[in-house]
Amino acid sequence: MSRNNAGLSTDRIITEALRIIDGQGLRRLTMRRLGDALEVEAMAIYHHFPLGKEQLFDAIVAYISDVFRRPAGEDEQEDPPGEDGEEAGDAEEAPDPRPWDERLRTWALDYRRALLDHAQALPLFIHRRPDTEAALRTRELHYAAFTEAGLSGADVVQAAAVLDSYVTGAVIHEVRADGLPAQHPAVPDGRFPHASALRGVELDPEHRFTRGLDSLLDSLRP
Amino acid sequence: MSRNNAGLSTDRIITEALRIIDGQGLRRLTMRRLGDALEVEAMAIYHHFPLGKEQLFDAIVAYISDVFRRPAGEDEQEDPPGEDGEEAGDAEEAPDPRPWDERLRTWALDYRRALLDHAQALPLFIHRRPDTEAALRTRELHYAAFTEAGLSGADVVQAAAVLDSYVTGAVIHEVRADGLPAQHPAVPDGRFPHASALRGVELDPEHRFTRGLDSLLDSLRP
DNA sequence: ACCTGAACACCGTTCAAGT
DNA sequence: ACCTGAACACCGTTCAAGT
Repeated sequence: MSRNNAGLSTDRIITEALRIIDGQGLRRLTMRRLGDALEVEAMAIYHHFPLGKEQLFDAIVAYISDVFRRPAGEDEQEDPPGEDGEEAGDAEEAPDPRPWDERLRTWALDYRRALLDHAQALPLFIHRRPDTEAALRTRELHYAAFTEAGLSGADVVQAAAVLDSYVTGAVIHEVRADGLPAQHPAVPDGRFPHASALRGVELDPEHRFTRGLDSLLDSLRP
Repeated sequence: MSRNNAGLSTDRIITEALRIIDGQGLRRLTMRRLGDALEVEAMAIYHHFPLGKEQLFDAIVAYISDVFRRPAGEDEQEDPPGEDGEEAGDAEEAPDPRPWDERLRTWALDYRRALLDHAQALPLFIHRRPDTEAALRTRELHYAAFTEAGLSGADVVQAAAVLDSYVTGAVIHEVRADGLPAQHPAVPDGRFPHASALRGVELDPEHRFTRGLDSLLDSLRP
């Protein structure tokens, strides 16, 4: 009856936790419910995340942020740093041949999609540092692109910060507009002539996003 | 001993809740602790926020978002809608005579400051609609400014969305960079030449913010 | 190594009761 | 109207124990 190896793994725990978050909301992710979903006692999770829920949250943010995740099935283990730079089967990453702005556009759309797909997890991002390896790959992509664009030094860092800010902010702007209105939403009246006149003007969110992105990339050119 | 009027008010509750959030973090704001801080039983709070903690969170977000809050002491009561448009003492708002871009710059800096001052409360913003009266005032300010800049129709709405996205995102970018690093932060190595080369390049956050803001406002001009 | 079961110190919220 | 006190159904996490 009582199995003592339920095939639990950090990956399975993260995936299941994310399913609960996406389906029921962040507040309904509890260790006990997660245990139920994994068909395991809640306390079993602590064997894989000894630091508890906070560590699980860290892993969830890292998981979502890893937009360029390799397909499931590959090993997630960190391999010990070897003298030789290459591991067998660890294929050399083919450099993206497209111009810098197209690469950034693709990244922005992919990242936006990843955040929107897990919008319920967004509150977890705010107070977690982006110092995972996935974040590092993103930074490298940004810096390489803006360097190719003709920027250098602090201007590159600045441009990357603006781009990242825009994408994050645009997703939040989009998410905040969804959801059910407050019990007594304020409605524009005569005191707010511009807001009244433009009430109901709505653009397709993705179109709005890419338009804003384009004008922003233009402004970041040297 | 047992008083039955402790002078509780929504404003006092919100202020005290915010003090706990700012000082100890969002997760440590509990009804019981908040009751203690107010020198009242936790259940007394429910008399002022019948819908419980979620309603309190709504009020906290509205409070922080109200950057142009009138000084404390004035009545917060909603007065019944009167036939006459003006109340005695409800001074007509003097229109800001400065050009549109300066008005937007001031707004952006004020809003950034308000968010940074209560960074611990930021997770509460993500899933709450900006349909308070304070949000409406902000929208009016944005729309009026971008109209004055020469935009019209959907372009105005688009520009306001981009501006709001940037400010929110920039604050989050700034907040995420603070805080203590993860237990095993990823460090750029040979695989990330640009990230390695630009490591340690840091700009003053406010300067970075205004620089990004300026280039963004430039790009939003017609 | 991996999981269970009981226990502890908390939570948010309801409800009847006090003044 | 405004607040209290007890109670209920949960939480996260610990610890010793099982296999």
